[in-house]
Amino acid sequence: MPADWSAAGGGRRRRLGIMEEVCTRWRMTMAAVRTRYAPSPTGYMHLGNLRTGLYAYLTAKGRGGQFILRIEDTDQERRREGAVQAIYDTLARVGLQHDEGPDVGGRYGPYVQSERLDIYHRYAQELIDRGGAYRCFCTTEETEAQRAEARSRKKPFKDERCRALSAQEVAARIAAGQSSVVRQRTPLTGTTSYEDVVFGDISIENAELDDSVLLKSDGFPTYNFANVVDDHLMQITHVMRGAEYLSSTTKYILIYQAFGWDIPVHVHLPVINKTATEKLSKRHGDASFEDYYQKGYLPQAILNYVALLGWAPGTDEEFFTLEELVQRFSFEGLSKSPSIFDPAKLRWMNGEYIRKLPLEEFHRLAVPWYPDAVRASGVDLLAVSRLLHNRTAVLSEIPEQIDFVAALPDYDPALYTHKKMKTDAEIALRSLQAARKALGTLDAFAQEGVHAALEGLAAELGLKNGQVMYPVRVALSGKEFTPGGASELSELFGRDEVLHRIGVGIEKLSR
RNA sequence: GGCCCCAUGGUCUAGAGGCCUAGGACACCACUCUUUCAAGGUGGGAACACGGGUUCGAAUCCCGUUGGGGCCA
Repeated sequence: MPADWSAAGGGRRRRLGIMEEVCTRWRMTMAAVRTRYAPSPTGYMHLGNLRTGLYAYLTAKGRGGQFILRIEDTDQERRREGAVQAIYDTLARVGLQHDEGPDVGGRYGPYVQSERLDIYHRYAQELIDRGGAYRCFCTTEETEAQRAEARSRKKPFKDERCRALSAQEVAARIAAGQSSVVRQRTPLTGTTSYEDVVFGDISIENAELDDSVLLKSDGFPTYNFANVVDDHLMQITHVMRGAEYLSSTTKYILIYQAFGWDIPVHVHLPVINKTATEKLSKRHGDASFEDYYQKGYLPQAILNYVALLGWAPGTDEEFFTLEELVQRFSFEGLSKSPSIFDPAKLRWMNGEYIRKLPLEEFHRLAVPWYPDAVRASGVDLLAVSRLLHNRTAVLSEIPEQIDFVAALPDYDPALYTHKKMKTDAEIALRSLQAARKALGTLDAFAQEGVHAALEGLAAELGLKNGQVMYPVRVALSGKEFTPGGASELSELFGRDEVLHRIGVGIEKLSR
């Protein structure tokens, strides 16, 4: 029994019939697994979408299969300039490399739906011929009227008039130039069901189904049609998408059946919400990969976090490389209930990733975030990075942490009074004056030396270490909190700057 | 409104009838380390939605209720 068999076929959450198990097994062993990621080029990549792509990738790669990228641009109004490029960029950044797609080609292209219109037209006609669809000539008003009527009877919408049109009449109307859409002809009786890997058996009464549009009058297919045709033609074995399609999928099943096509394995993924009542919205701009990337989150951290929303490895581990996810991912760990995206945990995880980076690597990522003035100031930037390394959870927070480095900001001398440090203006002044003297005669300005000198000073003055260190640090930074303390900042600045800044502090306290 | 689905701390989750006095992580709080802040260490509060069954035994299986989500409008 192959390792992936239990994962794909026999999850504890599903109860498969024996025939289905056999079918599934046949697919697993005889046909290569193929999954697709099919985003719409609407601008940003929503983290929920990214996760769907990730799971599709993991499903394919965990079984030695192919991962396909398909651009679903049938909704031309939602199309945004540059969105396709953004999709390529994001996939590249997180390492989800596709085997087939618009940019890399493949045997099942084109991989952009707007380039496949003739294919949809052909299959729409075939579906009509097979009785799975019909042409509808109703105007918007007529459709609305029928819809309202159906609604008043608490029935789903099935266009009874156009359903009844004879082939001759249809031909005549087309010849007369009348515009039409193609609608799915959903059965009036019976039940349609399918087995979802995550949710189990999904059944719906055919009488409850609407006759939805498959091909619009402008010649573009709807998602409802294009996804079925493409998934079949591209030989997708595992259809993975958001759980919002759970109930519509029954209609897709009917289309597969009408064509006589094999039904792929369906894996519906629980949605990711922003709060208990709000969905993750692209409009807020707070939930897209691009936004987090720009804010200084590491792609691998984002991917790792997102992998754990709706999937659990079954152990307490939570850090995984993409390669490890490929090894570990299984359908069994998928949950059914929707999850809420937690920015705080992502932030923590990003911090963990940053801390685990070698210093040099962190430095390379951090420097672009340094204010120009810091870069031009002549301070040892690597030393700055060393101070910042485990104090940075998100790269965009770097500038405010080192805003005192290039130039001492003006500050309120009240800072010198600090209860926990047991300092007040008087003690601070005494400490600064003594520090100026001691540091002025110090030979080397390395951190350890400065630290020892200040420590000795405290003992000499009969003060606690903090009563000397804290005022010096405030004098050097003008801030209450800084990355590193008095001795670290002293080494960073060097004697002249240190003595100058301490002088400013003394002056402030002497006023 | 009809249909489909879901339900463990604030959040992500572990849990496959006895291993559960319900485990881990984030967040929060306290203490600790300490030249501030972080990071680290230690500890703490915090959950099986409710009601019925089934069973010797239920977070786990079944039914209902409530709540939430989705689809179709």
